[in-house]
Amino acid sequence: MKAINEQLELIQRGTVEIIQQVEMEAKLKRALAESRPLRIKAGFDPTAPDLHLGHTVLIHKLKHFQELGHQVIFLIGDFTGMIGDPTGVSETRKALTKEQVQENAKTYQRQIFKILDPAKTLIEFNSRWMKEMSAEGLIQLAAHYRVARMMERDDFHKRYEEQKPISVHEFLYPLVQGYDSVVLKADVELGGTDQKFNLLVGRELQRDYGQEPQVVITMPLLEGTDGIKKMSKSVGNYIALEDKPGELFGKIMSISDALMYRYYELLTTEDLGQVKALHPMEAKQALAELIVARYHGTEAGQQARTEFQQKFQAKEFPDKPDVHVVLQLNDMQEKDQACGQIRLSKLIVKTGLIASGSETRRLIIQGGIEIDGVKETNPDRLISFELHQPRRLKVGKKKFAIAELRP
RNA sequence: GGGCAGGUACCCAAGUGGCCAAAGGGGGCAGACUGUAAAUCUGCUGGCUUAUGUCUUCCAAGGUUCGAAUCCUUGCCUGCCCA
Repeated sequence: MKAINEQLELIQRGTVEIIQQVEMEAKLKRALAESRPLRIKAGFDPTAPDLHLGHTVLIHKLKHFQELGHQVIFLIGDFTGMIGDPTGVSETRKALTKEQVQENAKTYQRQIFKILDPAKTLIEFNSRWMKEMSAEGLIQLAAHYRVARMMERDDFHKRYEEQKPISVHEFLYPLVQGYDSVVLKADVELGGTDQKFNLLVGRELQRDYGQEPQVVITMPLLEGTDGIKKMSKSVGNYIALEDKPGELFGKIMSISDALMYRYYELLTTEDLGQVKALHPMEAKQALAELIVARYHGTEAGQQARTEFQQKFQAKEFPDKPDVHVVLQLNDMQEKDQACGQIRLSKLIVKTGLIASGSETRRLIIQGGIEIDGVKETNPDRLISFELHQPRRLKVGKKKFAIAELRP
């Protein structure tokens, strides 16, 4: 294990807050003296099968602790996930089945091990102890915390003020999360700044249960692709680690320059000074390639960059369009053996790239369609096809299709 | 248990008998401009095989009316106050 100062330096990098700094130092000192690694906890809900870049901010911090020789505990909140985190919208979440949770957990492992060392990572599920807990146990747990304290939490407070519903079970969520720390005897828990309240509940519960309270470390929230709201699955502004290379690359390219630097700061170890010296577009492409390569391999990174340049910068038709539509002679009007005509709106609907017929018409009228590079704005225009003569369709900004007539 | 205020399209929110497929904002999509950026400007934003056309929408089910998102009844849901 490294010296305290060196450890602290790495631990502090990028953090928003460490509660309490003094306790952190004491824990590190003791760990060093007794050569007993600290137990570092971070929890995630398996509500959706894929992690996004926002989560990796925390995972990188876990990685730091791992490199320093501490015990990293990746907690999958399968039990709490079934309740639903009260943060944000007041929709009751669907209960996940065991199979879904297992499936999601597998995906989690595959994704986090692109960053963490599997051999040194402990994966836990909080259903392991929560499933065993009786109603009596839950009530006892609930007795450890006060309503007024609960209402201090910002989002509860706001919802209360705004006369929006708060269900009782939502109060249980922070309690269970805190109880996880008790069971795991966590020395440190990591979370986003939005998790501060929940993390602090853990401290108090541990104290109540006669344990030394965990140190709480909060990390900044990564803004999503809109550059304003935090990246989240429910808002839909997220970049998933398992997005297809092209999609991943495209999403990163569509962020603002300011956001790009933020991503560099929180998701890479690149030198920020050097990055800012580059042309913004060059820097952005480099970032996109780096991230695609991290999750899909070096080759995929390069390929995504090439495709991007082809598709958007050179405005060429991509090698691999999104869909390849095969038309039959019965789809056509004005047909004979070897050729036929089809109304443009119908043709676009056939690609399946647009949700409804009305939307398709609008898109055409607004000039969102190109056929073989020529803009076509009349939805009723008849488009001619000859057998085995594919035509190239550009649908909106980023969708491409090939349509071909076959007998 | 009692009193009160509400439930409108993806979200927020106007509309209180016909001019309502329903204002406005957000979000989304498209066009222009660009570095596929961002910002900005403009348009679109229920469905329908081709539409100055038609069908289905304003929590649910009934009802009043020539006509209902709007009025009545019941039910379900949410919040506040009182117990």
